[in-house]
Amino acid sequence: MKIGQLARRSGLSAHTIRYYERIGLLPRADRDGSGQRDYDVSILIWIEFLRRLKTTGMPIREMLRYAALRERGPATGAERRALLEAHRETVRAHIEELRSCLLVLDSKIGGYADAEQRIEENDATDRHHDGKQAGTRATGA
Amino acid sequence: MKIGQLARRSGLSAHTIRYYERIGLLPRADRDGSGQRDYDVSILIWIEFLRRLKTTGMPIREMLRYAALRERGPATGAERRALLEAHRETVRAHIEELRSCLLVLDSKIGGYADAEQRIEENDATDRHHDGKQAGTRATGA
DNA sequence: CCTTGACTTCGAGCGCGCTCAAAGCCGTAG
DNA sequence: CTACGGCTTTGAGCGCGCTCGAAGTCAAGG
Repeated sequence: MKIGQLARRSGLSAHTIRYYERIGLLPRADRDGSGQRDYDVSILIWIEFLRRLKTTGMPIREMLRYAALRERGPATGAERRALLEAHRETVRAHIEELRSCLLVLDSKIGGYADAEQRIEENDATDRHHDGKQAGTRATGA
Repeated sequence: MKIGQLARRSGLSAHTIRYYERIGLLPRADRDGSGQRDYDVSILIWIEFLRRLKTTGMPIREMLRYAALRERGPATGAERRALLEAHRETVRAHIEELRSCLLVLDSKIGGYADAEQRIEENDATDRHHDGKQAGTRATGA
């Protein structure tokens, strides 16, 4: 598989694939007769895994540590595992943080919903007996 | 409250506070006699909210939209609400994505754990009857 | 009076993660 | 033969979100 096809299949751009190879995230690709990269499909699995590390917020610097261990072979298993376990904890913590922010977001949205509710009620009142403008203020932010 | 104290209480640096003001995330602060910023404690609530938006991945560009609506007063409530609701959905989606990545991470870690298990068993075997080196390979990544 | 230290503005610089442009080579189709 | 698209390398540039440094002002304390 040439780089263009890998780009299409992996969702990375060819530019990014070369960049990842340059910095060591992807192993140096085999070349065909004329020096062009020729990939084995198995690289897709690795790219997919990188994508997950990235999605979960792992900085490239740390992915590089993992990639380097991987290059060094099976003997580095324990180290890789430790790295992933540490990362897993940070991801868990991050999820918890997001969930807590979601609650705040919910209550904030609830506040706006209440305000709109009060406005509607006011409108209804207005229609019945010529009302004054409401002192409906949002909750501060 | 002067900027230094606000920095300590908000967790932002004074540099960042000025930067936020410059770009419009924070309202232009009142000044004391000699032109120094003088904050009301209520600003802390707004900063905290900004922090949550940021934590949940909202780009500054969008926080600015929200901040601008806020400056324009209560009439913009519906718009602000819509903005937050949209954001809430992206946060929810992001959490789900992270959770799915966590599963992959778990299984990956499980793979390494298995490998280590096999190695230990092998060692045990070796101690009993002078063993050959194991062909224990990790699962491909 | 002088020092200290916190403040002011402005603009430059940084770390991250790409992203792209330039200039050139290669192989195939028309 | 020529044109085309896709590949190669190298190095520069970009968008984001700060972060910092320089040069100056001001208020309080010794």
